Amino acid sequence: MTRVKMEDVAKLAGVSKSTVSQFLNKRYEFMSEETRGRIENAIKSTGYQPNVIARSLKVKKTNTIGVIVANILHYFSTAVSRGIEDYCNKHHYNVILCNADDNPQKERIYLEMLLAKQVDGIICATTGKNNELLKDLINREVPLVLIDRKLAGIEMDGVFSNNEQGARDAVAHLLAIGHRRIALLSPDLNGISTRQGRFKGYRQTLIAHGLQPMDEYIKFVKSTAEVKESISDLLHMPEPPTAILCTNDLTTMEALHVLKQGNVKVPETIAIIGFDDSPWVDLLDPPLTTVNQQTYEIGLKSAEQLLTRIEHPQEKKFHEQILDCHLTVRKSCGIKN
Amino acid sequence: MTRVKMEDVAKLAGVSKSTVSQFLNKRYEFMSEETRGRIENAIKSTGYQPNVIARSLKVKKTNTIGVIVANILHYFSTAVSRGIEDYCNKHHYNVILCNADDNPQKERIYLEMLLAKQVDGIICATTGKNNELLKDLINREVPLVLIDRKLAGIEMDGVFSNNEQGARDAVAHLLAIGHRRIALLSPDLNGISTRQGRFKGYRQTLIAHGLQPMDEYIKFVKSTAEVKESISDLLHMPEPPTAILCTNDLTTMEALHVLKQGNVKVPETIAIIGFDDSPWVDLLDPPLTTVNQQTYEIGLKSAEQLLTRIEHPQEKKFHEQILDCHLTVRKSCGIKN
DNA sequence: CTGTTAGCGCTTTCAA
DNA sequence: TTGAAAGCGCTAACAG
Repeated sequence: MTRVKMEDVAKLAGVSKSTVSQFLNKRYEFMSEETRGRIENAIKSTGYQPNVIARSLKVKKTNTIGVIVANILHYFSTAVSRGIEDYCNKHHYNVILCNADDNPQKERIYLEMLLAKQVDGIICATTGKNNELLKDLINREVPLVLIDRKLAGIEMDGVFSNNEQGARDAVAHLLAIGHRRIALLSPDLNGISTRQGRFKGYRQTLIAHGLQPMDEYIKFVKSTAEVKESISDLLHMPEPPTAILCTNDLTTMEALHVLKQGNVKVPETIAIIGFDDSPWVDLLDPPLTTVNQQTYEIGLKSAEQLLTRIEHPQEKKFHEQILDCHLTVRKSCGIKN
Repeated sequence: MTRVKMEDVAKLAGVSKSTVSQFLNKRYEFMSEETRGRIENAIKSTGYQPNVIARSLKVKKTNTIGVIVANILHYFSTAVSRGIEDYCNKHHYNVILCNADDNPQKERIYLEMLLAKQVDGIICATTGKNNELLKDLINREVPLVLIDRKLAGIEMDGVFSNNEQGARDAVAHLLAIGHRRIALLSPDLNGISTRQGRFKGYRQTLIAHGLQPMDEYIKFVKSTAEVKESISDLLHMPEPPTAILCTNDLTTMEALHVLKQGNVKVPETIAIIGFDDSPWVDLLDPPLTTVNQQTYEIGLKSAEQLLTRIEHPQEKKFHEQILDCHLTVRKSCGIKN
């Protein structure tokens, strides 16, 4: 592949390797116009491209960060990674994007791969099942920032959504337009902070409005198959809920599927709020009211934080950023009052 | 970060670096059970992790491939990259995923970055605006396989969809259910093979059925804004089309948007067929009939091809794979006959 | 069966 | 203003 190396251009330019190196690193200060020109030409005519791997080995810096997303099929993940990428590109870092696929095993393998590749730092939306490893990285002062999901009891840099507030706003909206029997459809909590936060926001808001959260209205599902069951349960209760808050996009999608199949009218029979935007939600019938995270900003800010951490790996103070969610009201909740 | 190096574990195990290296590369043949055990322990107790960058420099192989997708926000791109990733993981390759963002400039920068990083090969969904560079890579025997878009007049490995066939099937379907005035809504051809193929399939099929393709029914748009205009044009013709074939997902989405805003009934007033599945199309009202590419398979096969190319960089025969598209009939075309 | 040695391609003192 | 030399962490003959 890349045959030509620094020595070749040095020879051609009639200078030494080190001079070429100086040139490449833009340390022109002590270089004559002439040598400079000769080197430039030599590079052009040979088509020389530096081998960053050799460079990295020497300078112990790869200018590359690793990003582990939970599941690249989620719009959330791609949007976040765009933010990260934009920030990194601007600051001359490359990113290696890894898809953990909601699989702790894969997450672990990727973490190790990234370390082996000597990345300068890692942004990770963790599955929550590799806490020891993550903690160990912190101890070893590997620059690391968490996104999306936070780890209980571990101090780390991170940028997260305010999931409680997001759920609160959603429920408050439902209450405001007249709903009283509000159900929650969530993937199994599984110790995952985002889900817990949303659950908590849901409960709090009901209680704050003098309503008692009812266990029968709260459905935790382990698979999409269970969504069908849960929805059916809800609809067949003596007092069925008039609204469902779905706390992630896959459950939302599945719920809408099921409702559609069963010819259940949204929002007339049941109102729906989902989490996370996607370009499609506007096109649904009715357009879906959603709680939106600041996905792109999460990407931007996490990258920013990681790069500052890379510059101060020893810094003992960790920095946590919480970004508010924003409720986008469309038509899937109707207007009840 | 990773402080401990091979020498450290060698010392601890009381052997030389090379023996440790042998061990790591699983060349146990000539190694006593005992040394092996000692090395194992030393590695465990030091938490040693090999530096693949140093290794790569030496062996001139990174076991990493680069993937450049056109736009990561498209479901097509993520699905393809999943296929690539699955195949590569199984074969112990890592992938660096890059998002060209439909921007030739970015594509070029990424290509250069990947080369600088000494990737073993590249899979690229090219913008079609870097042909010289790409051709040059082939000349330099850089393993390269194209996906999605092929380059006219350049021989290369590649795996593509049979876009003509996809469009043909779509139009044939529309004809079969009684449509005669069929419009095409496509992004500007711009020399892009996929779009050309779909356009060609559209024309051919009309002609094959004795219908004359009409220029007024064929809309090439440069932006989403133009979609609105085009749709409006179509609807206000004296003889408006009864169906529109949209040749990519963004135009489809925008078209649906516009129709929805204008309260135009699909499929009663106008039938719609889109390209490319996404988890949402089932939920639309009506569910969207789409021409689907074998996205995951494109990923799988391109990765497979790249790895074989990596093993035979000199092979002069290029291999091109064309995968059929599949029409998924839902409800957005109605049944006219 | 294991150790010595010579690099991979680049950067970086330090000396000239 | 430029060059020589050492070395980043690892591998692969080759020798023993």
